[in-house]
Amino acid sequence: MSQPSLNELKKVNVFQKASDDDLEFILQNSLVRSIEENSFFFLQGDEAAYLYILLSGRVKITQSNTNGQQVSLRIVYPWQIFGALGAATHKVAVYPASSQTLENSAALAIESSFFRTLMESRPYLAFGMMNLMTGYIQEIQERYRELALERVEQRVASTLIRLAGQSGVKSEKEAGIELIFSRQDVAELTGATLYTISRLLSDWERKGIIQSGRERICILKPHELTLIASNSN
Amino acid sequence: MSQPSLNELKKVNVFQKASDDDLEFILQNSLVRSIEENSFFFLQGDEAAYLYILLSGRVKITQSNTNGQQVSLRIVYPWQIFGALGAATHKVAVYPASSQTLENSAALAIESSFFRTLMESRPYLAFGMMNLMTGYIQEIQERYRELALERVEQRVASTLIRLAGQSGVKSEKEAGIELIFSRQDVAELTGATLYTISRLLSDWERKGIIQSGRERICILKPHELTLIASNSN
DNA sequence: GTGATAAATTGCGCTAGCGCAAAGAAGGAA
DNA sequence: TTCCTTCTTTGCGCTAGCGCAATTTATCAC
Repeated sequence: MSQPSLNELKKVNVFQKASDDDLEFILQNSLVRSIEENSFFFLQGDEAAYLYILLSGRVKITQSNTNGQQVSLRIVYPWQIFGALGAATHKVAVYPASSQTLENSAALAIESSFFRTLMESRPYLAFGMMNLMTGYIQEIQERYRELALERVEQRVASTLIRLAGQSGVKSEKEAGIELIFSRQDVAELTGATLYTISRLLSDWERKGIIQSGRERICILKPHELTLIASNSN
Repeated sequence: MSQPSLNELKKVNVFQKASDDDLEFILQNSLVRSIEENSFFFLQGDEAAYLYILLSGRVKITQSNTNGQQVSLRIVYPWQIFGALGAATHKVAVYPASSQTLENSAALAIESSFFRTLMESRPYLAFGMMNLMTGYIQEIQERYRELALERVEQRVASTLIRLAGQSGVKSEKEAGIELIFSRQDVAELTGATLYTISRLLSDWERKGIIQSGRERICILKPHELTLIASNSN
């Protein structure tokens, strides 16, 4: 995959107020990396030398414990930034999580130190980054609360709703919102097991709330999910 | 409580590189709020008009669900900033969490809009904020992973270790690290129930790992806790 | 089409941790 | 000292969800 155009780069939230000169400058200090499904842009613990902008494909940001079990922190879609924490701090940093592709993907890799330097003279960039981090903190805080207080059913419901909002494509035939995720993916996103997710989705399918297949969940009745997600008790 | 001195303000990480003029300017646009134990500086959902610097006391940042159950996101100690997310973004924002005092406390309240404006011409402030947010993201991500993957025992152990690092005071007589938290506080910090925490602490006390009392936990064998926290199993 | 591989389903037993209830400390106020 | 409030402990029963194992289904390469 080739370098993105300046106009494409403006789809990146943080770059919305960037001048063409700035974008050009950024492009000159970056490179495109294409990797295939299930491989990693970076691993938890690697030195955070680059920040990435996803150009195509899908990436999950995961964190593992010493046992090898893992959770997904979030899903990255094209024109979103990931691996940026290292650019925000002056210390030498390592990535606190890994980034694994869910499909063949390409990303623009920008040197962290370059970006950090650029931010010093470009307040709009620093504010963009703070904006990004703010949203991210809010999302993970909310998920943390859910994980601590809600049952699997509710967590899965609100995860599906969130995923639908982020990526959902109206399915042509089904008149539903189609999500491309395996049961394992959903398990990692909700803090549950593959088995529990499978049982739950089967149940919802029987009730006509969703329609599902291999690595595919089609939401037929979003409203029902909203109800389940907010079910007090 | 009266306004802090400039030297005191330099204990705030974000202000480390601030000039005396800047600090003076900040003080002029801020006010001191003193409130007693168990009351709130702000509530989840309030308009985020101020960011705070804790001057004395202790504050827990909590999030509640519609049922009224709550989790603690973190504990704030003097010279730490809280309620700052509203200052980082240009949108009108609301606090995503509440801030409740664990003791009688005082905090310096700085207008969010003032601080945001100041950041535009003071890169060191923006970088300080990004630094803060980065550390915060890393901590909550780690806790999220723990909550999803580890058992209560391990979560409590690593929570106590973390609290000890943040606040711990070498207890005179006991030759241990003393933490001032109720069972309920620990429960909210670990995503467990009061009952489970009580049982667990009783157990640890029998084993001589801790020594505990009313709203008080004294860590006698930190190393044992570290072992429990990292128990692969 | 056929075989191989990966994903999903489902039965089954188990247990970590919840949550009620009731009783027992530990302060604090007056 | 005594009362009152708040925090803590502990017994007990229960269940949500885990996790193994075995089977079924879908997809892909050839």
